[in-house]
Amino acid sequence: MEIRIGDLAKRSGCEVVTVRYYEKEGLMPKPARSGGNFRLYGDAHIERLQFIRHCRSLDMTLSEIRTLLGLRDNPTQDCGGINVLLETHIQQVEMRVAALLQLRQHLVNLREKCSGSRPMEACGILNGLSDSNCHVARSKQSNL
Amino acid sequence: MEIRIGDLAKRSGCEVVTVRYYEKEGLMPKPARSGGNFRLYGDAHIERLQFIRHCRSLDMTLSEIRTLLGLRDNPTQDCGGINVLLETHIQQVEMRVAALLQLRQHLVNLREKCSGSRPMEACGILNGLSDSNCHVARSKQSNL
DNA sequence: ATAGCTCTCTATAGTAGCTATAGAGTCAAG
DNA sequence: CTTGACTCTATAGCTACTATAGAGAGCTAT
Repeated sequence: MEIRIGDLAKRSGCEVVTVRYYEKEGLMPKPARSGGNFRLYGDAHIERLQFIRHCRSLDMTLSEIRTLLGLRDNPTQDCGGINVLLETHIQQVEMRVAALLQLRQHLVNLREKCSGSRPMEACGILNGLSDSNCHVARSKQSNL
Repeated sequence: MEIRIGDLAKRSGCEVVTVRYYEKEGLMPKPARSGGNFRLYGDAHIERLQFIRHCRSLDMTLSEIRTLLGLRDNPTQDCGGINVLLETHIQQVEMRVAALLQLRQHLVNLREKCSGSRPMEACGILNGLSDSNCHVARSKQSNL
C-alpha cells in the first residue's frame, strides 16, 4: 500500500508543499521513490504526518514537535518530558490570552474616543494614537 | 533641533534598524542628511515614529498603520475610515482570543490523559496526539 | 596627528511556517 | 499521440523585524 504525496497530503489535511517542507526540515523521513522519482509513502508516514498536523493544530512549533517525535521514536525512557513540554505550552497559550485581553481593552478604550464622522483633525482615535503617554506596556517580545 | 537616528530610536522605544526599516517600507519619510551622510530628524519625525510605535503596540500591522497614516496625512475627509479600521482590528483580536481559549481547552484535555511517569508507549498524551480523530477545528488561516 | 571609542552607513542573510511561481518530467486515459 | 492531472526541483515571497560584516564619521585623550 503505497501512496503518493498528493494522497498523503489529502489524508492529513495539508498541502503537498508542506509535506516536502517537513521532509526538508527533518520531521518526515525521506521516503522511497518510484521509477519516475515520485515519493512513495506507507502507513507509518501517514500516521506520522497526522501526528505532526495534530500538534500544529494545537499551535506547537516545529521545534516542539521535533522534540515530541524524538521522544516518541525513543520509547525506552519514561514520558515525563512530554508532560513538561505540554505544561510549558499551555502556559504560553495562557500568557498569550492574557496579553490579548489587555490589548483588547486598550483598543476598546480607544474606540470610545471617537463616535463617528467628525473632521479628521478632531478624531479622538487619531489623537489617542498620537498621544505618546499612553503606550501599552509590553514585555520584550510580545507573543501576541 | 536635529537629532540622529540613535536618539530618535531611543525616544520612541525601538531599535535603530527598525527606524531604517520603516523608512524603506515608506512609513517614515526620507530624512535630511548631514555632511557625513547621517540621517537628521526633527519633531515631526519623532511624533510620526511614536504614532507608528503606538499602533504597533496595539498590534496593528504595518499595512493598517500605512492606511492610518494616509488618512492622517489627508485631513480633508471625515474620519469614518478610522473607526472602521479600528472596529475591524478589535474583531480580529476577539477572534484570536476565542481561538486561543478553545486551543487551551484542547491542551488541558490532553494534559489530563497522562498523569506522570509511565513508559513511553503508555503515555496518554502521545496517544492522544496520534489520534487522528480529534483534530482541533480550524479555519483556513488560524490567526492564533 | 593619532589612537581609541561610539555611532552611523549600506548591503545581505536569517527568523517561522509556510505559499507561490517557473519550468520540466511522469503517467494514465481517450 | 495528445491532453490533463500530478509530480519533480529550485527559487522567491510573506511579516516585522534581528543579526552580521565591513567601512566611514566624529569626538576625546594623548
